[in-house]
Amino acid sequence: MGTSLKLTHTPLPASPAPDPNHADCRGVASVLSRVGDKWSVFVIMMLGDGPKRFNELKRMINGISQRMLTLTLRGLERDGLVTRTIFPTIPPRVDYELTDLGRGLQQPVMALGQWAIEHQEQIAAARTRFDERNEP
Amino acid sequence: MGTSLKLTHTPLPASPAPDPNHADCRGVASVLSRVGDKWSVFVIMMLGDGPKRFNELKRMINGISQRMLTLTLRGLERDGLVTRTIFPTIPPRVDYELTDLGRGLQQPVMALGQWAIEHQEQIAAARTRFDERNEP
DNA sequence: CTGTATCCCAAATGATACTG
DNA sequence: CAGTATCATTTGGGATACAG
Repeated sequence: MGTSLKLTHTPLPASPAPDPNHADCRGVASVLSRVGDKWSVFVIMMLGDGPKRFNELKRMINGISQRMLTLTLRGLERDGLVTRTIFPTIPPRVDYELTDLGRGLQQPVMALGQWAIEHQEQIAAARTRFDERNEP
Repeated sequence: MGTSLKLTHTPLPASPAPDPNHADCRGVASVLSRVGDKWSVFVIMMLGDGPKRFNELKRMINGISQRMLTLTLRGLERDGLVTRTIFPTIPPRVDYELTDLGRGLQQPVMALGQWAIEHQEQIAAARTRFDERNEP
């Protein structure tokens, strides 16, 4: 045989690293995607200190459209994180409130928010550096 | 638009006009939106136990496309959460590794993941109930 | 192996108008 | 007040194909 052309057959990392959470991925993903939805998180935050009405939330969350607030609330309600209570008055009144489940989620979400607040400058700086390095 | 791989400028729609009481909303939102990106979270998880190569990650994260993995890694790198190390071998080898900042983010993210795992059944049940109630 | 460049479709969101 | 309906636009993301 002639000279082998195989120069550096990169040493493949031996073990494919076990994937412990494989089965849970989907369920986790669905929850994370809800958290990732920026509006959902804000709503959960806003509901932290008691029930709120529709327009109350709309005013508190600056920039959200009526449509998005409705959709967000429906999603949270569907997931059992928020309850919707209708008062058949005129004009109508609807209160949204965190369920126990919702209040439970609030904890890890706020931890994340806390981290975000504490490190946003560091991240912003990293972005600037990266952009400068990559876009002369 | 078929977004090229060009690193776009902060694609974060970030909520406009901050609420006086929540001046940090923008920064928080930008971090949360990264966490919300399902791929980013998985990558951060996968990098938890040491550096990984590109295709290694691709294999571990089932369902991600090459394009999305590249974009996700670029985003994480830009935010200073992940480092990218090129080994000029043939064939080329690139390692991705969490930075200290990235490891810090991993904690709250995993807390969230833990919550998600613990409550996914409850949420799934709530969804079923909601759907049954609203779609005869 | 590790990417980049394109094309293209589906989903997310905003704007606006209308309703009980 | 608290939505629903509709339209227009943007964005996300998969599927190639190609390159260093």
